[in-house]
Amino acid sequence: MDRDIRSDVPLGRRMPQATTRIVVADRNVITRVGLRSILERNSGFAVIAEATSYDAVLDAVDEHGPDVLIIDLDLGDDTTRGFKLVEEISDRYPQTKVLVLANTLSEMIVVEALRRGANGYLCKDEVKADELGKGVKAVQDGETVLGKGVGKLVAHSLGSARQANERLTDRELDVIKLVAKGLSNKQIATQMFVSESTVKFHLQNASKKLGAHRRAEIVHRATGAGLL
Amino acid sequence: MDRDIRSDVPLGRRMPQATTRIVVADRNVITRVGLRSILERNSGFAVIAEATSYDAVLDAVDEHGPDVLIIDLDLGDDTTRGFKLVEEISDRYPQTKVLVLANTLSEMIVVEALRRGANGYLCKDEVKADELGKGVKAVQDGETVLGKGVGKLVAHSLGSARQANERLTDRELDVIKLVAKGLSNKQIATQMFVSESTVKFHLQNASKKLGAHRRAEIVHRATGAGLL
DNA sequence: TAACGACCTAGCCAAATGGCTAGGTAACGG
DNA sequence: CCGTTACCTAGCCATTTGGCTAGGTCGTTA
Repeated sequence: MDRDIRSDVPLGRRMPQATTRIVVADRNVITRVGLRSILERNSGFAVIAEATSYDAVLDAVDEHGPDVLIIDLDLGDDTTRGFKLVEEISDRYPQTKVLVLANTLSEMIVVEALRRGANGYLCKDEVKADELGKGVKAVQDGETVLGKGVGKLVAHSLGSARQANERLTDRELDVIKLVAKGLSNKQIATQMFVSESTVKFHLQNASKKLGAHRRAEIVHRATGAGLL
Repeated sequence: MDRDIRSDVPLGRRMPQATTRIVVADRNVITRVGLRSILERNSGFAVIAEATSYDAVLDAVDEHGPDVLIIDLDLGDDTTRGFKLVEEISDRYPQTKVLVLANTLSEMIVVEALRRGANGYLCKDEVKADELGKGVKAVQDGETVLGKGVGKLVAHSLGSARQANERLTDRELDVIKLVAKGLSNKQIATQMFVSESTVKFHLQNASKKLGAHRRAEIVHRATGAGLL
């Protein structure tokens, strides 16, 4: 943990008057412009690049080595891609802090993002203008920033004793997607080239992980968790 | 229809060099700032007020009588409230054009908004910066503006022969919400103080309206339609 | 008044589901 | 080599479901 070094070094000296260099990643123009406006309102922040795709994020971080990456995990169809990206960046570019800025608030997503190395998680609908700057500064200083509602979720996740069991496997997710389309176990089995027993098996496991008891609830929870 | 008058009057004369006066309604600061930035980039647009709640929208429109209201229908917990608001405004303030700016794209929501009097429907993740200004101008001129993906949805809605049957009743929605929570028909019946038969009845009707055959699919579709 | 829509109830039956136990394989890392 | 994880299969049984037909009350609207 290199944030421990900080206590040895006076804060003001490390970056005298430096502006925080930021890359913004969001598929939404309005959000990108808004972020830029809000952040550059107080000097001290400079948005040096914008990205609208997973690849572009990687390129931008690689090229500019920003202090902070503000990213909406949902840059494409593949939700899991966002997580991988966070992991990759916090792995390969530890000097770049990752601040996730999400549309929705889902326990599973928050926890997963933090687990993969995100340094902060804010919710678009929740943040006030001044909190943005503070958040960016904070993650840059090595703190972990959680938005108001986000904190509760994380606490809840720690409280309930499910640590390892909550992640769905690929297969389970496949089955759930077909369930959501209204297929019966038999139909799903046919489509996946497995037996009906296997389908039931995956659904049972998914049920336990999601804390659901009926397929309708499974679909609902998976949707809420952004898995679908 | 007073847009017919337009053909009698040269466009340039009616509003010589006038700036378009806009009210922006969105609970999200970033979006509000972003919109303002993008729109006021070209002079000709002035954001004269912002609102973050349904009541505030009404106040702002009443006070300023803007040319265009740009609104995200999702300003609170109550989804239907947004629709009522659109209806009220297009009823009482016909000179104010309503341009809906939504996060998600759902056939039912688009159709409902337009039915209630919205003059345009754009999707945040879809619009490009220049399209915003054009869209605002267009609705102000009495045109109906639909974003790229939005048009297809509306076409689809017109094509499929379900006009009247697609709207869920309050009761049906109540049942669906409980189904999504994983309750059985019996449990739902108890909670709603009706018989199990009634619950099944509502679900059968909802199934037909949504084109679903299993409760898991009902939940999925209702979610996708933003009803949940 | 009659028609309509939303709401409520009942019963039937085949099919689907949920919840369980009890097996199996293959791949990976300690 | 052993433990773990993901994956696959089988069978049992009570309960739930989907889909149907056939009634009923209200309140609004034509």
